Amino acid sequence: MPKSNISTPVIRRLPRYYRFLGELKAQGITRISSGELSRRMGLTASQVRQDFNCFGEFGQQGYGYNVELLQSEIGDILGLNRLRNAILIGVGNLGKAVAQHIRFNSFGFQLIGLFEERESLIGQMVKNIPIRSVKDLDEFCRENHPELAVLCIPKEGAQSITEQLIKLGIKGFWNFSHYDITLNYPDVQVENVHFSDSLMTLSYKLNNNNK
Amino acid sequence: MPKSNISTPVIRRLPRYYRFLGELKAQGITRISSGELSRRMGLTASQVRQDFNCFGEFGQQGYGYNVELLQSEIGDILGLNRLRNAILIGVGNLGKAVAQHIRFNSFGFQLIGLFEERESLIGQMVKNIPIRSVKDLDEFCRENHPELAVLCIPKEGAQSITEQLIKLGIKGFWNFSHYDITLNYPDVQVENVHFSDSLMTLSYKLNNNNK
DNA sequence: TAGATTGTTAATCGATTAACAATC
DNA sequence: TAGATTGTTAATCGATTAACAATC
Repeated sequence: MPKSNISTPVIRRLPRYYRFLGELKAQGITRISSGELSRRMGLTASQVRQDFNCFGEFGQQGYGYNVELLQSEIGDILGLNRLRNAILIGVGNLGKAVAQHIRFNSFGFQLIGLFEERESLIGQMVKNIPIRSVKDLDEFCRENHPELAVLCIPKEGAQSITEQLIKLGIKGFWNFSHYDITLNYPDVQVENVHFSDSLMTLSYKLNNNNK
Repeated sequence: MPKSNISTPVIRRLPRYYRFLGELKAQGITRISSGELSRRMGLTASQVRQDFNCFGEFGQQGYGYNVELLQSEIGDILGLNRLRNAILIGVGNLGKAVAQHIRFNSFGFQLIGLFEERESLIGQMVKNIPIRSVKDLDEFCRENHPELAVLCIPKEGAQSITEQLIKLGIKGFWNFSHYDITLNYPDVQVENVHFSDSLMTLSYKLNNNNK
């Protein structure tokens, strides 16, 4: 039976399952056992079965799992079958690349607004979305009710805009800044993308890969 | 005494310590206790002390830790005081933003080459680095000995170029593609940046934040 | 010296792995 | 039915937290 409180490690593996199952589907594979899936993903069969059983009984004894069905179930669990409105703040190099490069629609979101402080950028179009002034943030949010904010601004400005966005009803942050949202607003959902942390970790690994 | 085998959770916290200590330093704070640092970072004092003691005895009983010294020690552990040559493959939206946006020099690397398959991009300059053809990869690597490759290419091309790069002496990958390097080359150091996984995780959290 | 805080050992907690009965 | 593979419980492993003697 489905558990109510799923641990973080399990949640973080779900997108990977989703991707791998998508590939299997694309390869025309219709069924797979926990053993075979674990082998392909570098996990253990136990872990795979434990993970899935957090959410329900998706397999069949003696058969395994139906690839398409299982992927669709995981997609549902991840909430990919609905679209939540999202806005992006800070359309610099990074913000622009995120807006252009990420297929929000495939991952549960609809990017509906881009906001910038720098006057020179306002009015430009990115992915058919006009860049608006942050001054229009209040009005835009009251009209369109975005639930997600993508923060692509420097740490300095992040504190005040985060507060503003939370007041405007934002429930989740995809945070590319170094401002620590969770520390100050524990009730909001946050996913951090810290490039520099990732790069430093890699530096560490290269220094110690002999061990 | 320093341990030889440090666990992944500890390693992943190091960059965060490094950042927080940098901020404290910037604020003119010269000493800090594990208790105070843990409070600011949302950890426990025990964890902070355990983490640091993996690498040495950096504190002093009754006093705490010297902020500047501790940050510098962690920087050394992360290997930020040396520069390893790095190249970036795939100068599309994302690759260009990474090249322009990331301060490689602050995190242990020197970006020395950009490579592209698409003829139209070759010759362009990004951050004073010319975009080269992937055909010149072999020659460039034999001359410049990069240790890190930043992969900003689609999954399809990643397999073959990864193999090529490993043969050319690349020891680490900063992997923005969905190709699973570790599964196929377990001896190489890899840090994955999977935007879509991160976004899907956030979608999950927004669906279940009531729990 | 007395107070504070570390370094480190022991206890707890949680996640992963192993085992196996249930069942398709 | 026999073989395969799940769902699930129990055992193990590892990471976090608590406790406290050492010491500045």
